[in-house]
Amino acid sequence: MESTKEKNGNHKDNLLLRVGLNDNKAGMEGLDKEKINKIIMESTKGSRFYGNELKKEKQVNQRIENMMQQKAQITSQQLRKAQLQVDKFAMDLEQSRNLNNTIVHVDMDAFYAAVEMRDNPELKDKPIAVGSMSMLSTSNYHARRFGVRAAMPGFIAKRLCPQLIIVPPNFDKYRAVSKEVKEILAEYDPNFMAMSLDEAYLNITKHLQERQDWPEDKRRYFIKSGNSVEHDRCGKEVNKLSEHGRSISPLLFEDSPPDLQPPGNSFQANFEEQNNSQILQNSIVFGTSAEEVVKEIRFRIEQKTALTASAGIAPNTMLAKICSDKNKPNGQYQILPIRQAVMDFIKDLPIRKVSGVGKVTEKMLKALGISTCTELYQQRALLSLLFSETSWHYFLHIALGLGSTDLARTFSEISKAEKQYSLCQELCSELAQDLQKEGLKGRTVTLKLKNVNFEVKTRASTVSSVVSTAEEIFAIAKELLRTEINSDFPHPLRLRLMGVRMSSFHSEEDKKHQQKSIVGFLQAGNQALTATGCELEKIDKDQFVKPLETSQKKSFFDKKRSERIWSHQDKSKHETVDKQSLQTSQPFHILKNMNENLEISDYSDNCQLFTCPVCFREQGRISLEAFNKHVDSCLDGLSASESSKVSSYSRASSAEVSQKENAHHSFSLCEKQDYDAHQNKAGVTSVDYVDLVETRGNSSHAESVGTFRNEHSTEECSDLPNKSSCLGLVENEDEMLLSGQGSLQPCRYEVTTGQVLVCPVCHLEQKTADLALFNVHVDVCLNKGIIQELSHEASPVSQPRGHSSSAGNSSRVQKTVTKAKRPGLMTKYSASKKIKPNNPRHTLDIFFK
DNA sequence: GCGGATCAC
DNA sequence: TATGGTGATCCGC
Repeated sequence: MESTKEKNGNHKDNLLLRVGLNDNKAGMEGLDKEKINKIIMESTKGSRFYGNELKKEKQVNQRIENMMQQKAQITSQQLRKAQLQVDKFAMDLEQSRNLNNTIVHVDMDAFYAAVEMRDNPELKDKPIAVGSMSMLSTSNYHARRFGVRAAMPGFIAKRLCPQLIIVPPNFDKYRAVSKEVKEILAEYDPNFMAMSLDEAYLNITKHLQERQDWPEDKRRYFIKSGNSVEHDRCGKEVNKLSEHGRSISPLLFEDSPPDLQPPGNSFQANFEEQNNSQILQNSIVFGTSAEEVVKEIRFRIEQKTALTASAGIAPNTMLAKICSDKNKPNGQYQILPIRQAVMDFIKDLPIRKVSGVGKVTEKMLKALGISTCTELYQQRALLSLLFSETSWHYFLHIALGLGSTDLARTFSEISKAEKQYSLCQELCSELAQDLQKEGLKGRTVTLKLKNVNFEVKTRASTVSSVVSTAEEIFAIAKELLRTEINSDFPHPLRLRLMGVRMSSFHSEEDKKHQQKSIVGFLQAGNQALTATGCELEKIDKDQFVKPLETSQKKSFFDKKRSERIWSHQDKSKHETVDKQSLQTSQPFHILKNMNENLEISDYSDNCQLFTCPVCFREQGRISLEAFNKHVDSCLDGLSASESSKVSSYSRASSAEVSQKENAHHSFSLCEKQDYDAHQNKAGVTSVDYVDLVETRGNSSHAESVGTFRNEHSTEECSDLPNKSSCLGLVENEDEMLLSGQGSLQPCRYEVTTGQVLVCPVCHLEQKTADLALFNVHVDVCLNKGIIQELSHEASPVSQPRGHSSSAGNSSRVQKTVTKAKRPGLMTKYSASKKIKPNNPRHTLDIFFK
């Protein structure tokens, strides 16, 4: 079902508009905005609810004010420095871009209301909503014309639309329908991720591959097939199906831009063609493209349930979700898996459309002049100074059109208690092994369960003294599991996921070392932070830690880290570590954090031999503080004097940044040409990403460089042998290491024939000559390792919502184990504490229970 | 480690 | 008359 956010019309966060508006003009039926507003205000004003809304609004305003004060204190130097760091990160993100997956987001239209209308013909053509006088959970499109939306109290809805019929929810029925839909979805992706009863993500990449070889008959669906009649829906469905000459979904043919229609193989063409045939009159053959697959899915859903769905097709979940909303209801939209197509789509996209950006975030960004994704990208340096690391990383992902490409995997249902216990035990021993390898002990054991209905429960237990062995952990986890099993008795727990997590680490010395070792590992594992991780690793190994690193017992983390390092060193005969430190996004910050965390007691430990990663000069035996100061001053001097002695440093500074931008820019143009060709729009030049690049950093010569690029890079790209700019600079790039080469400049680099690529993680030979693909494989491989090892879930959990890091499941462990995160600046924006009204919670139990 | 804020459904 | 319940994350205290 569409979220409240979407139902609230134009996403205004204004209190007046909170309950939602729609876009319809004043007219025959329904109400215009002013009228709706007025009625809502009259209904809400003076209420306790209203008072609380006002209070909350004030708090947010205060936060914004604090933020603006913070902004006013930022110096141009700080901004420049931030720009460098952020752009480094953006480069890494760009490299990790993965367009190889086809992700589909399927969203049932006005689900609950649609089910009710389907099953009660009297409700057809009437404004209805599902819920109670206190709260509505959804409304049909008819009702929405009156401003009646989800999350609106029924009594207000009634004032907006007196003829509104409010139907009490019937979750059992919705669940049953949902199951029918999921059965279809599972055929296209057995590991699809259901977000709720009416919403799911699918990764149809594999299906698409297989489908290419399918004969037509395998893609043929009969319009009046028996299976839909079996459901016997009050005859209504039969009626509807019999009208099907025109198509069961009128919008099915009109939902995508014309240029996306596969030529000669479209649904329409197929349909017409077969219409002529007597035998096949009532069947439709769907094509082999992603778009056709999704049409097929939607067609089948409608045949089976007599309900319509909307869908989005894109290279990642973030985009797919937005796409599914684009042609709602009963429509679909695709973003082609081409970088430029993504950037075109992102360009003017209001940030509020992105899942995870809510009312408050929108308002705060708006105060900074940011409403669209382009603006979000333009202000990235500022954002990195005003928001927490998690937040600005998240913002940058959005601005670049990046999102998750892998959906959670699931295992087949486990219902037997014995199996559940043994799985739990298994997970506990795996967890214990890694804890012991890492020298960690913890006090809190968390059991995570997801049932077949995708409901997730976490149950934690904290004991008084630390534990680490499999037996100890299992003893705790077992009790948690037992409680859950008993609570549902005599019904079995029908699980599709189980996870065991350890936190509250409390070991002494080892812990301190291991904390950063995990940080280092995680960051190394995260492709976006590769360089940082290696930098950290180097410092970690050479300057801080001895014991576990040198012990023969190498943990998973150590192995992966050293493999990573090894592969880098292997590829680059240069001073790997120093080069990497050069490109780190925030080495100094991490050093500081480590310093804080380590609480180094021994002076001799405190004063070590440091080499500055910026100027490469050995700093002798100095304290960490002194070292950090040196590094900072080195970095601060960045745009200032350029001594020839620090040539390596200047490579990383403004000159290199310009070049990096150059790389970006040229790259985008290269790809855009492909894209234009693809789109048969040769000659049409869109400049969205060019805009983005040019506006990077208000600082200095970036602009002129940008202009230059704008004029010349197209030629550079179309003329491949001309390496003067693109290629030359990439050679200067520090990313010439393993993970760098191909992905940044795919239009230019090719692997020498005969070169064998062996994944340093899984050690399997990769049958691809494409470096970019290979890099993607390595990163995926590595991240899988992290996820499995750190969380020990029998199935990875779904992608976390909110601004969670790309580390996925591991983020909590990372968070718990380390404190290396940049201190959130949000602190400063928090307004005075709200005293919550004494609101007795009367549970209405309308919603999922 | 907990509770508040934010977000999603 | 009347403005949800739940789970998840991040963050500050």
